Amino acid sequence: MAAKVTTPAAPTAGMAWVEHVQATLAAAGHRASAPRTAVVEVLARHGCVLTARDVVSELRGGGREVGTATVYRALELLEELGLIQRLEVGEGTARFEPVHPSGDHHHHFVCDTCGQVSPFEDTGVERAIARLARRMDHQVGGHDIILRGDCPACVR
Amino acid sequence: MAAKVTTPAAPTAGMAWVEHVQATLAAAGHRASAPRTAVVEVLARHGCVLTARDVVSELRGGGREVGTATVYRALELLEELGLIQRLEVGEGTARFEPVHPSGDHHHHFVCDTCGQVSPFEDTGVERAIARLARRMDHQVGGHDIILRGDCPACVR
DNA sequence: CTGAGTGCAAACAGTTTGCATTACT
DNA sequence: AGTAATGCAAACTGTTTGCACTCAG
Repeated sequence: MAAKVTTPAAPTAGMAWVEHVQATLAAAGHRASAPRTAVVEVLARHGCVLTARDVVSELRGGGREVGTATVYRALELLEELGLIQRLEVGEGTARFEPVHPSGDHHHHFVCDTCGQVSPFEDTGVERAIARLARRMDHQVGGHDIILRGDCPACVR
Repeated sequence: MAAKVTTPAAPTAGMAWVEHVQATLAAAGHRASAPRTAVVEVLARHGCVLTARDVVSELRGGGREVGTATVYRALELLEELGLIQRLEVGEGTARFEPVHPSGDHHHHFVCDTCGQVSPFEDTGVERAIARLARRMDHQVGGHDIILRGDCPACVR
């Protein structure tokens, strides 16, 4: 079986990623401020396709005081360092998720009806893309795949 | 060879699409107003990933008077009718391109450096996605693939 | 102690909406 | 004639920026 729906947010993987982020930030000469650290923790906890708004409201809900700008700046920095990935799913709002140093990654299914985003992975598609990339005249560094349709709950 | 960069905007294909659009609009009881028709013609002429702004400025450049709102409303309608496809390439601005009734479609390469978007098609990846779709519990209706990296001009 | 990082508020860009006017059918 | 569609301008949403203040190193 090559296709499976990934289990969301395995806690240990999240932790490893947090440490990886801390190390990378420090190595690049960035400070481990409280708000920035909090943003990283939220991303690690959820693991998949959070919006900036999601992060802000999660932090505010947890009693923390964070400015919107700070969250955006943290996300921008993390993306520049290749620690998170930005992705647009089609409704104009950017979403963010951790990038794991192992290279492990997944893609997303978006329900046309309810808008829910679910992650999946598939080695067949990955292989096809690798083959394609080898043959292109462009130098391919990464790829996003979005499947659209109806999720199990919305088909009936 | 399964991969090729699609030739942009073959004029005849564009014409067939315009007629298809006119017919579909009429069948759905929509009027062929001058501005709406002009929008359709611009989309047909360019064929790939136009922003709303592109459409507006192209029309204004051609001496036509069009309101921004009108262009957005036209695009919205065309998308609802499945005549065009909206796609986000990662910088927050929506892009639009014709959907051909034949089912023929392509995907996009985005240059991380210059931002240029180039279309490509690949049967290997299409097949891998079809196989995957058959095995998913979600009902897959469509897919977008975006490759990122550096275009030939930006590698050197 | 010093500058990287924060937070507020104001500025922005893209897109949407209300409403009086225009023009297809 | 009647109503769908337009165009302007104002509203909105997500994101970015300027600037004085704070705190991690």
